[in-house]
Amino acid sequence: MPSQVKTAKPSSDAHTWNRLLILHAHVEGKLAAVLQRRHGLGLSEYRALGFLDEAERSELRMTELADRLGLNQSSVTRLVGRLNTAEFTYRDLCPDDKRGAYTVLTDAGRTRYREARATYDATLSAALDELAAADPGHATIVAAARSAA
Amino acid sequence: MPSQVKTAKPSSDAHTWNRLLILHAHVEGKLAAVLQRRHGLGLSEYRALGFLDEAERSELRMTELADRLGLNQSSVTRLVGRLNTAEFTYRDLCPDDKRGAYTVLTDAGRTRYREARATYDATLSAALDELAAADPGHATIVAAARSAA
DNA sequence: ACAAAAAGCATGCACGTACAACTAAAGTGG
DNA sequence: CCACTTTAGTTGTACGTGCATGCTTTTTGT
Repeated sequence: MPSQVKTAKPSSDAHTWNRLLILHAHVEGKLAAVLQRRHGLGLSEYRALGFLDEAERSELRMTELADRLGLNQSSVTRLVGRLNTAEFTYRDLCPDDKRGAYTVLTDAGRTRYREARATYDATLSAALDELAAADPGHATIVAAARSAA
Repeated sequence: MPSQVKTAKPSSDAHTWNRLLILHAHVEGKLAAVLQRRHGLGLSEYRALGFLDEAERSELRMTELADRLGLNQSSVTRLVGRLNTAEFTYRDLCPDDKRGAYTVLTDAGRTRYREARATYDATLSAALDELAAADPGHATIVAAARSAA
């Protein structure tokens, strides 16, 4: 008789999602801390540089960045503002679309990114290892995430 | 010859982690939107109510909440402040430890939580279904997350 | 028993993000 | 062509969170 007792438990999905949230918070926290401390980069800044590095001609439009980062457009305006101030990127106007603005990676930006990437990758896999070892519940998710390459 | 070409790709872990970030952002975004719109609850507030509902005597200490929510302790002070103002919880002092403070769920809080939970659970599984259907890469993670119950 | 260290919580402050409103430049239909 | 709608991006504002700090109470070590 699976009915409602005094304190109903959350659905199974919800319960597992909570686990993923903990995992997410833990890993992102470590990544953010180490990137900030060792390279002076925020998480979104690091990732923005990464997307720019991958992109053709090392440039992307605001909307592109917003989509890939999963951020609001206005957030990206300010994010790119910070990157420009740090001279990791510069702003380039679109010739064919006068509304548009490209954000272009500078050499300094690329260099900083590649320095940081080693740290990032190492920290990430270490954090995943650690979580997988600490809790079999996490291990399942971690394993799946890793095999989803 | 797998050496470094002009634009090196991020590690496999990093690449897959990006996927999980997209998944996370997407799901959390939907949950946050629907909870705010239909129940006037933020995501952390909802989850705090949930943990309180599960807890013995429907009360938890600040640190407990912080741990379970994956939030900073000072964030929880303010979070609980909001809950108290809304009268979903009230503050109760610890008899045996004069430093401690319990946050106790009120009937109104429990009611609001249980109303919201239906919405939350439905939205969550819908969002997971949608993502799994849209992209097999996500599907792998979603399936694992779900089986990790 | 007492000084020193640690734990629990609150407060000041700064930062990153979201939302809404706005400007400007394209696209679209009559 | 000209109004209308849509798209790209920026700015004002508010909110939630983290970090550093401070205060009180408990624990620890000698």
